[in-house]
Amino acid sequence: MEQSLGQDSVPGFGSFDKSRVLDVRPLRRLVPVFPSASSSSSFSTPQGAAPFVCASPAGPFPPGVSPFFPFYISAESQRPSEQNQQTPGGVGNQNTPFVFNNPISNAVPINSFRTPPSSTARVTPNQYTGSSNGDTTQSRRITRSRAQPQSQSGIAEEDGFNTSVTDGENTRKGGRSKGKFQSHKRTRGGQDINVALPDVDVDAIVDNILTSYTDTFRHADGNKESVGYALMFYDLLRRRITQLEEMKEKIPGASRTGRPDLRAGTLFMNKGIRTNTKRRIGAVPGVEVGDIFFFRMELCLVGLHAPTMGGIDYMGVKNSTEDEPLALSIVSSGGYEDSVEDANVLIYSGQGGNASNDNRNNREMKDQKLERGNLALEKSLHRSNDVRVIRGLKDVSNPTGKVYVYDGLYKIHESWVDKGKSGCSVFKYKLVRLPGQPEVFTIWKSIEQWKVETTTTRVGLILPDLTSGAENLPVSLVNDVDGEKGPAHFTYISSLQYSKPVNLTESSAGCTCIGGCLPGNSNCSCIKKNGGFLPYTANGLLVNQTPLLHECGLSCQCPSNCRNRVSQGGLKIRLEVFKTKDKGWGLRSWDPIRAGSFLCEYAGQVLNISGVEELGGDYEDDYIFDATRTCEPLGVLPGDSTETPKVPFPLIISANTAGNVARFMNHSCSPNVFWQPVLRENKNESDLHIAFYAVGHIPPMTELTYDYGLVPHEKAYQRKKVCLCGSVKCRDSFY
DNA sequence: CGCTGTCAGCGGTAT
DNA sequence: ACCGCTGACAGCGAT
Repeated sequence: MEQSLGQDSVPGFGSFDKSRVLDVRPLRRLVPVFPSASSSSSFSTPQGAAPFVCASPAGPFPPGVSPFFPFYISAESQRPSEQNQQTPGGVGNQNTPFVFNNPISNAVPINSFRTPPSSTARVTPNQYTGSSNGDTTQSRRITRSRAQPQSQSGIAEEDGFNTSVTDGENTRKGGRSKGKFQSHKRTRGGQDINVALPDVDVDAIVDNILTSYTDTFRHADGNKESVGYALMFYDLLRRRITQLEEMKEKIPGASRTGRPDLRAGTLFMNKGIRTNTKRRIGAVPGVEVGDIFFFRMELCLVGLHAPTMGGIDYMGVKNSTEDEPLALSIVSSGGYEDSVEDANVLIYSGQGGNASNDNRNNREMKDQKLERGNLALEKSLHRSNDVRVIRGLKDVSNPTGKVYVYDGLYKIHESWVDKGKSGCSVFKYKLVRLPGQPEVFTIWKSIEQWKVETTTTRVGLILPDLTSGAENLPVSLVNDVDGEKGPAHFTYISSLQYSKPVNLTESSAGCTCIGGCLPGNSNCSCIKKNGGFLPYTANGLLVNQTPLLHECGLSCQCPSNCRNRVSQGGLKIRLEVFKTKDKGWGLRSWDPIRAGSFLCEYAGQVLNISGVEELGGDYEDDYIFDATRTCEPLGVLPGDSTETPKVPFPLIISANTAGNVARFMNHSCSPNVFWQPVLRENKNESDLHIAFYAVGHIPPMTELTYDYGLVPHEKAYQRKKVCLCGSVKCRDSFY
């Protein structure tokens, strides 16, 4: 496997096919184009925070611009390193599941299941108890579901959910929510009439997910796949509901207290789009230590922590004599006076003691009692069972939100009663992290340090900012694997460069939203082009993948901070280029990333099509982005548009001599990032860009990868690369 | 900007 | 019926 890798000019790097550069002819060598001082203005960042820096590798350099770090490839560092398979989604996650000799192995909940509303009844675990523990079925199931095309509506038979798909028009109301899941009360306050469109739309989406992925969720035990899908679709739906909610906000008198997170969560819970419904002590299949979440509801959906608010999850477990409550998991989120400074020890406060049952803001306190969660923790101390710990931290990117980090298994070592600030007694529990688990909190704290220390003593740091200030944020360059000092030299540019304008087939006038484009503004031409929706949520998340995203651009009158210009705002996430174990250089993030976040665009030089057509078989460029390749759509709701990207013209980009962080993103067959063509409104020119977004939530220090795609018809000179992504879905090779 | 108050919400357990 | 380490936002005071 690996020897073939060594032949590449830049070994280990996921090189692009040099062939697929369209069905074309020669083109011996592209004349390198270096940004000139005059051209730089068009690339300046909107905020003007960081000046655009450009320089030819050899200079001369504009005043104030220091020479770019001289990258070079050292010959001896090229040897591919050992077969260290990187598991997606984990910093040094060994794939070895965390197994302990747990005396309480087969815990079964007292009330394992409440019967879901009629239609979901068949998802009850009882029906699957025969299938033993789902773990062994993993590989089989995965191959299956992959082959299963989306929105195949034929499977509905046993579900009773007819794939009534998006009936384009919203026949709101009526009793039609009948039989389905009228169980939850969706009568939010005085909401009425205007809610029609969203409601129906949402129901159809959920039905579609279920019918398309029904097999994925039909097991009491989860796995990586079912957890991944549940989370991905959950947030997709949540973003969609957010988008729909926003539109009706314009309507006077409408309540603004819609909670898309709860709404999406209830739908999923009721429909059975969830995993690990059997509650258990210890590790949860498919959830890895270090995984992150942004809503409490997500913890419920994957079976990590059931209460939607409560900090302690527990369940009755048969003892020799009786049922006793045992603690399953806790969320430490700052609500009480916990002590969290140590990465391996957590002092957790018991629950209760907040007087005044109705109004929680009543400041008076009471003594806590040894009941509910407190009692369970006490019992768990004596039974010495594993307790899952989820740490709730402040989310840097979203000050109002929190990020929940699964920190693995702990044991309770001691308990005592303390006096809280109010003078009332509070139960305290000392939890100690089990050894042998991947580091999580330690890494988060290190990253915090790296951000504040300018002169960090971090091992393997080569450059604090390889962009030399070209981006809003520095991008560090790190190698803690071998002696290589950096990737081959290239010029850092922060955006795409067209050598000559591409004419537009239809002219674009741009929008006239002086104050910025707002959802529900049916007059905005840009919103119209996006099917009537603003494609981003208020905090800048892409709602869903679309064949072609229309952003505002030069010909629009909206300001640079318009919500419909997300991909133009430069980096928002702290990234770092690092040396991977066996795939050359790669890209990863310091910040936790929310699903739908914009990461970066693919910067480089747009190749002239007519020139590319001259291309022969031996054109050497490992940094080609070819927008004409096909990819399985990702981050798309079944029933939504599942079309593959629709680019107005065959865009091919080379980041060989000049590019940005995107050129370091490796290929994976189970990517956590997808790309999306973005067309910016620009008078008579076609201002097409390629932007990257997160498929799901991505923990810090996880390698960012996207699917390089497939070539429709392989040519003789096209060379496949051996794929080392390590995914269970791996196609073994890529272009 | 950061803190605090507000309040509708939900799955779950207890009764 | 009751409980609770939500989450988004409005309103406030400090910087």
